Amino acid sequence: MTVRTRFAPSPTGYLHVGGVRTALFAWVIAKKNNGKFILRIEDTDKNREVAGSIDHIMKSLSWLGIKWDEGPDTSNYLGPYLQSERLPIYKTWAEKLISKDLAYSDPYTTAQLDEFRQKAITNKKPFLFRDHRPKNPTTWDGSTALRLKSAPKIYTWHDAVMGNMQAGDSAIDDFILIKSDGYPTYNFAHIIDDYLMEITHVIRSQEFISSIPRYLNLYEALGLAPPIIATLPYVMGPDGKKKLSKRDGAKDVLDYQALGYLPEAIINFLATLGWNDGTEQEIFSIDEIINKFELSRVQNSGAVFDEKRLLWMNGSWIRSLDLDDLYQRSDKFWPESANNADEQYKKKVLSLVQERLKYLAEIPQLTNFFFADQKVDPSLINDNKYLSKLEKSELKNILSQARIELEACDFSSVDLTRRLNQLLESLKLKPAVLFSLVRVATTQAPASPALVESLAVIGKELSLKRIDQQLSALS
RNA sequence: GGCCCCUUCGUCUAGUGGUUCAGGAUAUCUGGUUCUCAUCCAGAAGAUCGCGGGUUCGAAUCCCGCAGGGGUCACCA
Repeated sequence: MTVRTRFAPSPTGYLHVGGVRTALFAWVIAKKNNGKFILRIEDTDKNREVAGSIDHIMKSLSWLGIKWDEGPDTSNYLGPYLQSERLPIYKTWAEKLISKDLAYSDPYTTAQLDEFRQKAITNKKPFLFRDHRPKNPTTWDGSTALRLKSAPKIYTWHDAVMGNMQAGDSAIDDFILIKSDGYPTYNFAHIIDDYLMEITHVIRSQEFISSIPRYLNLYEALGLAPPIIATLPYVMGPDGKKKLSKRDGAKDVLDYQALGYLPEAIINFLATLGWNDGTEQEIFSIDEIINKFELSRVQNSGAVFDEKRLLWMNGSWIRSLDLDDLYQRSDKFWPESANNADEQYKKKVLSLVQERLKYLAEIPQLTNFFFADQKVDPSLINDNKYLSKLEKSELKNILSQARIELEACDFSSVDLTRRLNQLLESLKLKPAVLFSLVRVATTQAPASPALVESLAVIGKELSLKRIDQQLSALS
């Protein structure tokens, strides 16, 4: 049997990392088993729907390389994949239940329901609709909610992540199948869809765990065999107690794209948030994850989303890229000053900052001085612990000597190193003094790659020009 | 309140009765790599394995109880 998994978001906004991890694990299971991954949109709540969400969700998944084999934009193998386009299907299945006397029309108003609920809370009892099940319900005409006539019992089941589970019969109730607006509830629609779309593994997050007995009850009523169930623990917010939410500042996945995070890093990070292969490996390629992933090795407890760890992992992935690849990915991140620079030059710059990058949006601040005219910044000397101790005249003298030496230099790394070292000896200077001074003069930046490499890239003409500017500023 | 889930360094985790008075990673700190930033390397600090009983020669690992945290009890998913 072909393994088929699905990710079924509701289009209520952007996708954040917590949601993406659920999609990732479902996708990985499908890929691992040469199966299919289905994207289904659960748009059964018109009130919560946010325009543009579907497109945004698809963009997010696409960027990460989580490709769906079937979805709203593919041919309709077992679609449509938008629940709002499947209303007749749900109605047909609802009628099957009605004909078996397993569903009935809900006669109560919301005010009455609230009253029942309030009473249950006051009595410190769980609210169970079935305690109020009407004796002679009217024929359902679609204008009221349709409820399942549940069969309460104790359920035990196996969860591919959590293991063996059990729940008491108070977990079973007459939940709503079709709302009075004609749309199905999630509880009903997803079961029908998972069956019709031949889903073999239902992978979703923890908040559904207490609903599972109700789903099992519905499967029985429908005469369907339940799929393999896998419940993922939460991705936690910073406090480590509650699941990560947009309120905690959980970013849109596409925000990470804009900051220059690599999809490989996001996936690596998310996969190892709650999963590991039992070895001490931390960095996994997407293929390795697909090969090694096991639901049974997924953690049962929630894991805090730690941006710092993600940052480290992203830097690690950036460092592992070869230069051409990094160059391609950097395309949209260059500072304006680099607009006229050629590819060759930009690649040289990139090779110098590669190991310094944690995310690609840092490129402008790290590379601007390679491209733009720099103004002399006196604080760079005044705040430097070596240079601030020297008189201006001394600095000027040292820099003038350096200028003479660089004037004669061919600006190859070898010649730069040789001449700067000679100068250290002849002037009896510490590297901390000479190198700092030349670095400050030629970059006018608080930090830069190593001096010799930087000079070699900046070039003779520009380096000398900047030294001259520094010299006149010291006068 | 009922039902259910969870609990190892700050964080992600290894660990399924004995070679673990708990290993790795990250974060932090220190030192080194001719200057800065970063990388890299070396090192430090950091978890009485939620608590209390029990079983056992021996428990983070098995059993019981408790506590803390979380979920759910919607015409939301």
